[in-house]
Amino acid sequence: MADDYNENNLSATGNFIHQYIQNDLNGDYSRLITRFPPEPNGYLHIGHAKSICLNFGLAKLYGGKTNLRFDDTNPAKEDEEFVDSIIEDIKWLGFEFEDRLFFASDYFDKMYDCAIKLIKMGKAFVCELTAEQIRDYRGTLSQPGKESPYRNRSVEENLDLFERMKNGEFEDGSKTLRAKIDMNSPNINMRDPVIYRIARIKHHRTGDKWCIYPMYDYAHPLEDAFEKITHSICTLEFEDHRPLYNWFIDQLDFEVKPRQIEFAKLSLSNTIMGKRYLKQLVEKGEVDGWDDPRMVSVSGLRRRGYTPESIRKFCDLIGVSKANNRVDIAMLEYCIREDLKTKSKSAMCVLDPIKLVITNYDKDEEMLEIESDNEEFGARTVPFSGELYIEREDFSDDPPKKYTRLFIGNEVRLKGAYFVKCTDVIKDSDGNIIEVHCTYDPQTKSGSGFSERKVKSTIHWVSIKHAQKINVRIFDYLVFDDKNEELGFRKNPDTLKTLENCYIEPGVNPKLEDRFQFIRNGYFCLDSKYSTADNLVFNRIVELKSSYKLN
RNA sequence: UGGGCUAUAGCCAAGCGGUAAGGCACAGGACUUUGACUCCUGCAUUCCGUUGGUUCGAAUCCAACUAGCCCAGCCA
Repeated sequence: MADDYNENNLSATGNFIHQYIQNDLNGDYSRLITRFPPEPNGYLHIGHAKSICLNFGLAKLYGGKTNLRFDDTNPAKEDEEFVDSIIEDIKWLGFEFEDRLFFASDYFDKMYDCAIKLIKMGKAFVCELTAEQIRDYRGTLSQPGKESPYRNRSVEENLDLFERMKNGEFEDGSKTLRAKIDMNSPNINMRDPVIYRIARIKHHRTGDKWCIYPMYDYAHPLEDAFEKITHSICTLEFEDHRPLYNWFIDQLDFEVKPRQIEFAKLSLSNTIMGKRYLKQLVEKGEVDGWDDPRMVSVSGLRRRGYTPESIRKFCDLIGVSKANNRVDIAMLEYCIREDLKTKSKSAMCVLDPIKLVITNYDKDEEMLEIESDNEEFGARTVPFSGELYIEREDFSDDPPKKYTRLFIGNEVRLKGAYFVKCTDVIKDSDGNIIEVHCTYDPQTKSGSGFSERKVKSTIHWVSIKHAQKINVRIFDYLVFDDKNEELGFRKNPDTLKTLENCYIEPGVNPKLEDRFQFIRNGYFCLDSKYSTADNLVFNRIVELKSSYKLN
């Protein structure tokens, strides 16, 4: 086992999986093959990322391999757009599948052959019950089912009928191929499950070649066996399917018998996560697309400014178990904060400007060297002048008790510049603050070593003459309207707020991937979808730690 | 009312018969050219879902309960 693998330290959790792997493989870990098998019917979200990190992480840890396999057995829901996006997202997350890219649809012929084999063994039959009848015959959770009248056809008849199903002689839905197992099983999945249905739907890869398509329960174990997957890791709701999974593997007698292992899927507090719901939001036009930064889709998180490292770190942190969970979204935010604090440049940006006039400043302007908060980025030069914008909340007309920022008579430091003392405030006829006046003390220049007196606060600023005007978009994760969960989603304008009167220090030159810490305002990322040369739009990735509250 | 699974702090989660790791969140303190960052401290004083039992010893083993999740698609 590779012990240099420390980024995703999976050995700390998910021990039940490690135990299976270690017992099954008997030390020969290079045999380990896992797989990530999405159905291409939507974009990936953070929950898929958990599965991706688990499967690829395990293979990396043990020196095995991971296949990417599209489980495209139901053309009614699937589309090429989704396979492209899924591939892009997996690569972006930092995982490599090299040439191990597969499609369930590539196995349709082999699966068909296996079905013939089952029929010949007397383990499958063509059923003519309608969907409703099948449901009736299936029984209920507490009552056994009854056998289909078509269950005991001869092998020859079944072979003939199945071939004619394949050849398109029967209408959609008129017949199915079913496994012959046990209608009395307490496990409903074992009550003669349908394994092929007739559906004349064009498949995004096989076109019109097939009019019968295999069902998941049949297809999945075969796909795993064909690829010699050793450990097929899926979510908890498939636990009941495991006996059926094993049944197909045993009947068809594959050389490598994959083991299905289940774990609890991710659930996140305070946001919408299910693919089904995200899809609905996209289709209803409630959001900007699959990459809307308010959503926890991988592409949404990417556009919001999350890094792949932060998502991997998150998947690491939350662990893997079989207990239903609801992870606090604060954990996700912690991960991106943690990652960005070492990677992002800082810049002063005033989101809600108010004018500050330094009445005794007699120069036109000067250039100041400002050390970056993150010393790796060194110092930058920022223009300073007698007319600045400061954050509206950094001045108080009526300061509350512990207020240490600007109010008449109080002195603060302008970050990287001078001490200023507030002398006056100008209001319009309605009493709105128009500008704040102050004087500065030249000997307090930053870096001068001045230490005769101290101030309690430092505030950020930009020079009005030099600042760049930008738009800033502030998001919340989309949340359910609790009262209205059935009908859809809260269309809450608060989840997206655009501030159009923000000013950032000049010299900040956001390129596509650039992420900044706007001093005291959190971490931001340029939204390349909406930014142009003269209209810079920043998305707020995450706020500073919640305990960082001013007021 | 059938079957499967789960239960350790506000949230994740280790623990596998020897006396409750870690992280998030939170609280307090130190530091600070932004109340951030960083650093310290505190956070299940044998109620580890409950109740019994086995044992010198139980979160770990046994029994019975309780609660929650999943399953009756020709979805995956």
